[in-house]
Amino acid sequence: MPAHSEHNISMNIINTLQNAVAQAVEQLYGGPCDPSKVMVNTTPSDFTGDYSVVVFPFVKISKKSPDATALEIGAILVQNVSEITAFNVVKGFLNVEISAAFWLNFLQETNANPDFGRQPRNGKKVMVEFSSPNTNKPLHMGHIRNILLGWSCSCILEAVGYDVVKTQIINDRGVAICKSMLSWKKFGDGQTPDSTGIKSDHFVGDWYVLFEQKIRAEYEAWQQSDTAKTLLETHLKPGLSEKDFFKDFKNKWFNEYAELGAEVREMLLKWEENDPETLTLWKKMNGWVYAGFDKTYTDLGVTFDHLYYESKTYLLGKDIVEDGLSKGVFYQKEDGSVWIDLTDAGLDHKVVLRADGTSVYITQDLGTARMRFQELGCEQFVYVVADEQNYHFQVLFEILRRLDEPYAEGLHHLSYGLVELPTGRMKTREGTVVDADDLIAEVVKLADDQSKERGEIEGISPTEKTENLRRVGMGALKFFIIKVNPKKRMIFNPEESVDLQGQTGPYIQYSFVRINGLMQRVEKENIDLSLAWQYNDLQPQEKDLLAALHDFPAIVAAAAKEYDPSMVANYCYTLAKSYHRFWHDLSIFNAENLETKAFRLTLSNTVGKVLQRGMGLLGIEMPGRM
RNA sequence: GGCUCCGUAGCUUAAUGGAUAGAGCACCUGACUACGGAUCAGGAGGUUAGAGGUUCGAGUCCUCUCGGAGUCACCA
Repeated sequence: MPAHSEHNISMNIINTLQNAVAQAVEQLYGGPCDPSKVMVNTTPSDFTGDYSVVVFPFVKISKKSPDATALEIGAILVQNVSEITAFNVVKGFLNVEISAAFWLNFLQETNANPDFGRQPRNGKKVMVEFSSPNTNKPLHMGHIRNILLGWSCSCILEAVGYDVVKTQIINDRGVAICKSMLSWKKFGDGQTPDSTGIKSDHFVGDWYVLFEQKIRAEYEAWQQSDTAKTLLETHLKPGLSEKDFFKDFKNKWFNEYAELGAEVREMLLKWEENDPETLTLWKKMNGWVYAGFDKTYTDLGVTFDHLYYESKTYLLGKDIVEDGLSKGVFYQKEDGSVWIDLTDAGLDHKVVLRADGTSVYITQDLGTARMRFQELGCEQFVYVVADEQNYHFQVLFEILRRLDEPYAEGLHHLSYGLVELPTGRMKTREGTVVDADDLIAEVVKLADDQSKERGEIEGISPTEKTENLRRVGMGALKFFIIKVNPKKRMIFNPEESVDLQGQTGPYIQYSFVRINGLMQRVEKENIDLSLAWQYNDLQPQEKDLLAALHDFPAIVAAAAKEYDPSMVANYCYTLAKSYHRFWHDLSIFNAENLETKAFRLTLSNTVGKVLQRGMGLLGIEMPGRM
């Protein structure tokens, strides 16, 4: 154990530097200096030093040149901070070098700390809502992005101290599922997922697609009818083509003219009246969908703590409307509809209750929020929903604020960009969706093919091999999606699919596999690692790794604060990259002496653990071999 | 049209207002009789859409222009 181990070594070195700089500035120049405002970065590799302090902000108080200021601060730092061994100044940047003793001590503590990167429980409860599928069709690429974001965000929030409740609200009612139901009832001829061998959620989705085909055919036929022609003549405006007219007219037609449309509405009505036959059918088809979803969720490795069903929540929110009316937050129009005026918040007027007293989408969300608060006791809520609903959430949160809901300040919309294909948006009706199950199967097969080509993992048991390759495939897919900043729109090219080389999940997994190989040998040869702490010749590649390891807790904290898992993904990549370089440049098992060997093995071990933890936060598992 | 978001190398992308904008893919050239080559090193590729402004310092902040997306339902 290094001599100064009494020192609070677990304190972040960057905080130490910030405090010391602030103190030095106050001592030298008298002015107050907030330590948290002191900029400390890792020093770029072309300069000597480990960390760099930006001194430009201090020249106002020092009334000296940047270089002179840096020299003065540096002199004090090197005197006051035991971890600093030297400093230099380049163009107003103060570069400091950190002692080997600090790094050794840091490694020792980190390697022994199973909670490295985790923070103590903060006693706060946060709900994360994600996935939230419709039950009329299987999950697709867009859901995958949503699910991975929700899952990794949950893991990250958990790591920084929250008690996390993972939920989804399942949209199990409405016109869409009725379309599947009606279609199956009319044309299904008693077929089932079992009788056809089709995965059960896909089975239900197929009937939805069939319905859409039928309705399109009906519409096209109707357009030739006398009624349609008369309508066209009376409503066609100059500049509007016949085609555009019918495109715009489609909704109205569906609601007022279509035969299939009438049947769907009738079914929905029956459902709302609790018609036994309709409910039985509804339960049967939703049951099929859930069985299919379960399989996909299992493949993705996600679970939920609490499920909500729209069929049970869609009537909620009316009490809130009452409440808001009595508080004067809402106002009622003559026709009886209830509104809120949000124009002073840069938003618009928004209806919260229809004239006939039924609720709209946002009413339900208002009610659900309050119910969840009462039921789960969460003070924070994260909604993982695509950015096309940005405005909706602005309105929702603003209304909850005005209602003085106790959790109103803890609401967050984790908005992410839609996943699109090179040809544009995915459309179920046009069959241009990238199906989740297909994609999963494809990427696991890709990992399998690549593995065969390399032939590295012959000789392990088939089950172990399958599991490893599943992890590689899923790692590739998940990392591919999570590494991109959530708010960015994503274009997914199924042709090019997912890479396994370069900035990818498997690249990171591969560094773990290398380390895993080393550790197995350590165990087998019973190597004594305690000599590591006598090592005293730190190489740049080793310092890179140590500094990267040191960053981990701050990265997790920042990712939680920003609700941005891509920060963790990029961190893992950088760490793995440094490790590959370290591996290439330096000998580990064949190191010059036993201290060096023990140190490099311990360093490798710690890198492996942090990589595993970091990837774990993204829902990515590490293979033992690949 | 109003409001919101986005525009970084051929493509995918990184960069709490800080040093010469950092990676990956694709392309070219190299590297183990050594711990696993899904690796490593090097080359080429950028007026960060454009123009002003603030700042010691701007991809990042402000204004305008251009281009793209989303939204503006008593739909969900």
